[in-house]
Amino acid sequence: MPFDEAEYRLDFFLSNSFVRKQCKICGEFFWTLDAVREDCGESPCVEYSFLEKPYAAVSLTVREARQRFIDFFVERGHAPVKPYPIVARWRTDLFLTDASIVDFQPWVTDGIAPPPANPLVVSQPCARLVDLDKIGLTFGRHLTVFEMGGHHAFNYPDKRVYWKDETTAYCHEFMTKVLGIAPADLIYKESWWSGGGNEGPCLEVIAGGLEVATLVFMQFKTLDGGRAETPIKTVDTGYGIERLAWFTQRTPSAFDAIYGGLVDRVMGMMGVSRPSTELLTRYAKHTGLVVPKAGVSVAELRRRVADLSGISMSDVINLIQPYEKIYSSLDYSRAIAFIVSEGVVPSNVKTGYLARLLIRRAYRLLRSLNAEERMLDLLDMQVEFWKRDFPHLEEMRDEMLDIVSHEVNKFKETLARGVDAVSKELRALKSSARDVSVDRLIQYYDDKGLTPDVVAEAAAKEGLVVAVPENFYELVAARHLREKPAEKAQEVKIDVSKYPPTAKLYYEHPWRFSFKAKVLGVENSYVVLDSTLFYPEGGGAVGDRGTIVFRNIVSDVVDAKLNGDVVLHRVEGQLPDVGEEVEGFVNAEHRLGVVRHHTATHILLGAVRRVLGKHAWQAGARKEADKGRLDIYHHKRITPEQIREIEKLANRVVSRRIPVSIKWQDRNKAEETYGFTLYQGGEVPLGSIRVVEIPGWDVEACGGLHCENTEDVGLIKIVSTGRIQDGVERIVFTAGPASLERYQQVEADIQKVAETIQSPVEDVVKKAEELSDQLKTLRKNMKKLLDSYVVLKAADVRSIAISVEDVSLYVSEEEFEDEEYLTNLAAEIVKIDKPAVALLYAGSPTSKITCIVNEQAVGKGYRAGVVARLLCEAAGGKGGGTETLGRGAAPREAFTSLLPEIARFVRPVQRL
RNA sequence: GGGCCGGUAGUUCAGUCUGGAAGAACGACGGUUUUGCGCACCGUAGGUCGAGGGUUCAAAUCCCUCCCGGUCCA
Repeated sequence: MPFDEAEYRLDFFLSNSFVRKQCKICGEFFWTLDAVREDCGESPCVEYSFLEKPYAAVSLTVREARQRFIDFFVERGHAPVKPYPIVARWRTDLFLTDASIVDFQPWVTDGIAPPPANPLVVSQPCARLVDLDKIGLTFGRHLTVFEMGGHHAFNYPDKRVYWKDETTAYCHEFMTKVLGIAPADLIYKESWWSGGGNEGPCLEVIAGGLEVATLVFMQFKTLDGGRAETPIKTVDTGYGIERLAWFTQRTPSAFDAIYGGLVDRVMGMMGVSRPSTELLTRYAKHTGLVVPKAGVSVAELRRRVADLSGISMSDVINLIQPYEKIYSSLDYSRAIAFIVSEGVVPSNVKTGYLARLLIRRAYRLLRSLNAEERMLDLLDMQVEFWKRDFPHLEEMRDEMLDIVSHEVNKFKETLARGVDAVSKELRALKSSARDVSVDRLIQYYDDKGLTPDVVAEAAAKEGLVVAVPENFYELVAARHLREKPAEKAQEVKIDVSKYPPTAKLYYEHPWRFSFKAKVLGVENSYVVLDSTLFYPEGGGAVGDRGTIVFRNIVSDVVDAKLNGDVVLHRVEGQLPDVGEEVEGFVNAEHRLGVVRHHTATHILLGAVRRVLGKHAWQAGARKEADKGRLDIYHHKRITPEQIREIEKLANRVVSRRIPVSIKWQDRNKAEETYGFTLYQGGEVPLGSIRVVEIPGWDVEACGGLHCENTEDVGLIKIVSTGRIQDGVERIVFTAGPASLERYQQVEADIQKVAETIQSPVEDVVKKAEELSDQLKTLRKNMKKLLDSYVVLKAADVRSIAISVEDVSLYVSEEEFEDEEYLTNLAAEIVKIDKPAVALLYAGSPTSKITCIVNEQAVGKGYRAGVVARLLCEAAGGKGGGTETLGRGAAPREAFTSLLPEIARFVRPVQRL
């Protein structure tokens, strides 16, 4: 990005005697009051000095740092805003909130909706899941979950709040007055920031070697190969709350500053002892030089820090590394507690996969400390520690622990299964090789989830060597890069930009089913009208059906879709002309069916969340006229008891006659009133939200049509549940008349079954069980009988032997065509102490032929497969088989006519 | 959403590539031995080979569709 110097030439700097300098090490430009300074002051250009030198006049805990930050900006006219969830459900482009500005992207930054306040201040918990394995290594400069203090101002073309000078002045005042840092110790480094589709110049605020805040001035939209100025200029600041605590407390690591005595407790729990503060500080100072990035291995970074700090590698590995693991386990457990508490169910998709990744990583880490059983204790400690600041952690404690423990158990099973299978393979491999190939390692990881270290452990037991390449995970990624994803089916794209938005009459008149409208255009088979009562497909609800009438012509409307603001009516039959007046009739029964299933979905979701837990967010939904389906996140299969409970609760809501309220509300107000569970259906890209509320039961942001009262929904019946993905359950249900239809269908089926098995309807279950048992017994008896029959029959067949050369040949035509019978009989026939061949055939007009040759005959060169093949082919059929067993089929007439010259075929192979 | 792997006795799996009589181990049951239990030995039962369709004289095995589970990636 080209840096324009002018972007950073602030009046604030110039009027306060700051000078612009260039770092002699990294070449970056920075502003400082210290005229002799030659470096930018940030690690890795310099090492940390804040650990030993008290730059700040205060010592703050995380809570104090957060409070001072918020208070400072509230005193200066900023409205405090409650933090948003860490799971960014209001966005589709992002799983987790990774910066405070994310709360307001894109609608506020794009001008779709006003901010909740302007200017505002927030301390936002954020999650960043990059470089998880390097977390302990930087002693807490990087955290998986951390709080970003942000004060934001949104400047509109017609309303300026404040911009670069004021932002920098605020920061300078906060750092010097609140924290007591000497003005000359503060450095403002010029940089460029981009993310979330926006970008702009920024200033990194550095003190004592540590970046403590970043001041971003978002003024561009990131485009393909360029950028465009945005009308709204956003002040996006990020103060590292934990870093402020670390910076002011000057503990060796940020973790000591965040958790205080908890670090020692966790160490005690894990049986790790604390290295001397002197050693830690000496090492810590240089961790600032570690810049985690892809392609650099942890081992390599560790070597570098060891070198610089003059601590031997063996001390690093024996003393510091176990201690780092305590840091990592604190970091991971906090992240797990925060993310899972917000209802993320570990799975193999989306956010769920991130949760799984974290839990597995944490489990492996604890395992390396022989403390894998302490996972839940650790999470419990995190809840205890943070619950004052984040009360929902306490509320969700039991659910969270249940979800994690379920996931851990699953992982243990996966590991055990994987190790078992791998050990078996390795044992086989042992004879041919001494080491395990990289390809094999990747394969184990890919389909059994076994990391190389686990494989190495298993291999060591078998005496095999595993060399794990340092770039293992890159090799994995490279393999996946080669796989081409399947092409997606293209939807019909129609350009509607030339049409005005369709007037949508259905919100105003939800129970009117006929209307008059003018045809604005016809695109392929889609008709565009100036106004419509046809509700288009959306939010999982299928579009309306019906007819349009013009010039006495009736054409079917088979679907309605929304394209931008234009409703497209797919018409089958004759199409109207542009400019023509048409009359539209919506199929009321279809519409009402969809509406009932829609309201039923909301009722069911309320019941599901009460029965299964608050983590049971909606993962998707579809509402049709005759059935609905609701996908929800849940870590276990739904039991039949739970289904009955959900049905009971749902139908109680129906029978209570609760009026359904629908109102448009300001986005900020709605979020404030109802919380983020509003967004069950996913993101809502509007400043104003349509809130559908079943008072006391369920509130959701929803654009769909609903019943006026819960009683209108009628009977809600769950038809089936299924698992569509790991961690996602699908509930299929019916509502209203559809439930009756379903019931009648089931009833008819049962009646039919009852008739077929000749049992009264009340006794079908018992009778069916009986029949099944009987069938089993019959099969068994049949087999036994057949077995004894085979012995008798074999003796019978053996009474007539055809002498062929040096074997006895027995030929017989059988009544049963059953293959098993023929095989058993033939085998029984040749069970004699001399070379023998049995040849059986059965069936007409095509006969099945079975030939068995006993071992002694095989010794003389007779081959059952060959006999069967030659015979069958000679008779115009086909056959084949092994040495002892041959099978085939051929027309019976042709086959029997060969029998007189059978000796031609039954001969040792050498003479055929 | 995409890729890969798997589903065979109560359990863990072999057999699938290369089609031709469904196997092993553990567990269960019975017996021998023992005061009794366990161990050991001998024996017995236990299977719609995930479901459906196709190819074939013949399918656990090859092909297609679906269901279920695992796993990696976004």
